[in-house]
Amino acid sequence: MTINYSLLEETHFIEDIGLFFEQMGMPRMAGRILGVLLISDPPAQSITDIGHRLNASKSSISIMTRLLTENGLIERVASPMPRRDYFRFKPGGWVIYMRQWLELMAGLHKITERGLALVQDKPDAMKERLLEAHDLFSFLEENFPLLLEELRQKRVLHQNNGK
Amino acid sequence: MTINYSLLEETHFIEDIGLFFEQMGMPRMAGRILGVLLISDPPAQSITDIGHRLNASKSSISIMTRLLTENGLIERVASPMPRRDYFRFKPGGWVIYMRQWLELMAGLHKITERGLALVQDKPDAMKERLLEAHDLFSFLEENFPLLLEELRQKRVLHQNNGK
DNA sequence: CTCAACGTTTTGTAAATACTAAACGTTATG
DNA sequence: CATAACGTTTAGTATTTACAAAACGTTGAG
Repeated sequence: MTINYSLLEETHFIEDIGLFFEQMGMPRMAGRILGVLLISDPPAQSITDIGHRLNASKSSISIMTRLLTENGLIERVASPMPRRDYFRFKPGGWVIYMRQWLELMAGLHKITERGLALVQDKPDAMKERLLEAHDLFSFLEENFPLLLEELRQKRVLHQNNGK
Repeated sequence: MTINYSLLEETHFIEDIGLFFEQMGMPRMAGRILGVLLISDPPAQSITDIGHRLNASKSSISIMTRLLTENGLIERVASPMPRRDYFRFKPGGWVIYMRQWLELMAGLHKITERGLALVQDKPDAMKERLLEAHDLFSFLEENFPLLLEELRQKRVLHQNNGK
């Protein structure tokens, strides 16, 4: 009996993406699905396909593809076969994901402002704690998008050079 | 009967930090503790103090302060009273927290390299998905620390001006 | 028209999680 | 020396969560 080593390595890769997602506080299965869609050939796979690849139930896949879609990491694509929904990794997905993360952080920036209002009559030393968060997150809110834009331009350039 | 409005607002603030933590995938109680330590007067509070403020059990506080300490957001400080452990928000805590977040992202960058090895024989179009993650996260790994340093210098400058 | 293949939704369940309560060890105080 | 205050650890519990199985609705093929 022969062992398909690359299949093993694929599974390992898929599981690692799953573990990464778990660390980020989301369901491991969502990460596994993304893992499949990052290396699948062809890139677009149906829910049934993914379920077979992962030995997971259709219901899980259905729910988690919805979650991934909301997060902007995957998208539905027109199906070559009728009566099937295909999903693929969404180009630019990670950037969208980062932007959502940034929004979460920006939320904290608002909360710290309310905190500062609570300690407004106290000495500056008491405000420093909150200012630290406030300054960091408003700085990120302002500069992180620039960083992403910088990356985008760098990639466009690189792609053109590759031609 | 009079109502202590600022206490209500404090509780609201504390709970919002808790909810933020929950969204980040960590226990809400940890966020509530941080919330207390962001507005408490004095900044350093004992486990018992925090427990009273939150109507929460000492065991929770004990475990969650450990978690927050590991995350670099709070720290033990020398106790004025004997036989008590005091905690306070750790100066620079959010930056430490960001750095840990970045390490997590950098981990993904390694995983995608393994993914690229799996599709090395396939056309470039199949690699683009993985390259997108790879490029983004190695870019972040390289440039995010610079962003944090930029902020640090800006804050130092601002502090000096304030004097 | 019937059946089969899909994806979705609902229901059920096992495991993980976030807490509390109780037991414990340590040390300062009376 | 005894007791009380404190933090830690362990044990217990209730809720949440991540999944699977089953029921359901839809649509295309025969």
